[in-house]
Amino acid sequence: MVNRNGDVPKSVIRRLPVYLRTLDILIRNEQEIVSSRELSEKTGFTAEQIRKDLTFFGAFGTRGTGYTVKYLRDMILKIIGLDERTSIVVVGVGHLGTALIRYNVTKNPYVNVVAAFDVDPSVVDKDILGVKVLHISKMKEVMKEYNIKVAILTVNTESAQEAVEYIIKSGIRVIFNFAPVKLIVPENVHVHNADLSIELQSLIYYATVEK
Amino acid sequence: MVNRNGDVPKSVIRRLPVYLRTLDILIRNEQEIVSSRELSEKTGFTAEQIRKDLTFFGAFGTRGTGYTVKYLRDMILKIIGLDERTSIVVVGVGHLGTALIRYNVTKNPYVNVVAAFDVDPSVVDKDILGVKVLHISKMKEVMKEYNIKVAILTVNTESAQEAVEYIIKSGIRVIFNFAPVKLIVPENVHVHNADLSIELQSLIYYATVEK
DNA sequence: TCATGTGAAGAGCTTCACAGCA
DNA sequence: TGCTGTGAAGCTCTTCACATGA
Repeated sequence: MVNRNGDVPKSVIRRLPVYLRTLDILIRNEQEIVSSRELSEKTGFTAEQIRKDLTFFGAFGTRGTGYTVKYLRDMILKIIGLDERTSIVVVGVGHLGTALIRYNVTKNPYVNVVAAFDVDPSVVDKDILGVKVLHISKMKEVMKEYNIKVAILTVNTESAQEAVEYIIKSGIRVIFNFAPVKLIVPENVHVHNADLSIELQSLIYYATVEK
Repeated sequence: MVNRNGDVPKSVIRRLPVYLRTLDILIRNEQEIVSSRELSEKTGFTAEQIRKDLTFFGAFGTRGTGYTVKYLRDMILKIIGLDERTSIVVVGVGHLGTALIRYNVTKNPYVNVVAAFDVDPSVVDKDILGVKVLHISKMKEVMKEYNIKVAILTVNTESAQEAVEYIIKSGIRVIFNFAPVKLIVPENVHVHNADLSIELQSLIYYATVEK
């Protein structure tokens, strides 16, 4: 029922969690059916785009009626690969790393930070909202215990490549990188860069140019 | 010499700060000339793409030779609209806001955080690496004193729309939004969303699917 | 000769228009 | 009738291939 072969546009994958969040709000409001038009109003994407996005994975709706909210939510969870115990780790427990741990622990219902890593003795063994900070050499052990899907990388520029080696050795294949460098990784490792200075600088352009 | 009319792809604007950072590193190493091929190796974008990106704004290179590093850096600064005194503010001084202030103050050479805003009396009047936290009602005053280009929004979901009203009233037209909501803004206001839970959830997909 | 600058072709994604079905 | 599902058209951005000029 859920088709997951490779020819899905990246932009579709980026929109799925937005649909998921909207559906969760509808579930909380006990709404049972939703149309692509209503999802469009709530997410800002066009109704056609939402319908087309979903058909990459199957036909989940009922013509003339719409989509069953809970069913569609469950299908999207399956497509993304989320379940109650989706585990990640944070590597680098400075200000940004700490803030992301707190942010994620409180705001992200589907993804659990199971551990954080650093090399600095002054943060190792600390506890951040129940997340233990361990020395980076213990990453492989933790990886064995949990099935870690993603590593969030928030170390400084100088340590980034070295930290990546630890991450890859421990078997993690997806990295959410906040360090302002181009990481060198094997072909089968997926890096997503969130370079905040870069994004901020590119925004300055829109502050200066008329829309 | 620098053309800045509207038909420039968004993706080009996102790459310009990456070129900028690379050029700054070359300047530090006292390299005077750089080819699109070398920029390609350092940034990960193709040489053709880099050349095409630059020609949206003019012809900055010399055939057979390459680009003069300092000249190209200055042209990109002009294109983006960056100068020594490009000013921004941070709205919402929780963990994430505080981390972003520290991160930006230390890591972003072109953009200065001139003030932060909150409503919580326990953070108002604090000082974060020289950035003063003010009550949100004072935003308009600060806007008069400095020419604020961008507001980084790091308040919680519930306060986000209200904070946006303050931001827009004070005349700021570009918002870098970290709150997980679709902000409602007038047409001439540019919102860039950095929704970390959403990005993290979409990454889970790549952890589960084979590349 | 070598690297830039650029029309044309191609790929990827979105929008349109309507067929299909409850 | 109403809303989903979907080929086709359209648009945006990237890659190609080569003309241009130091």
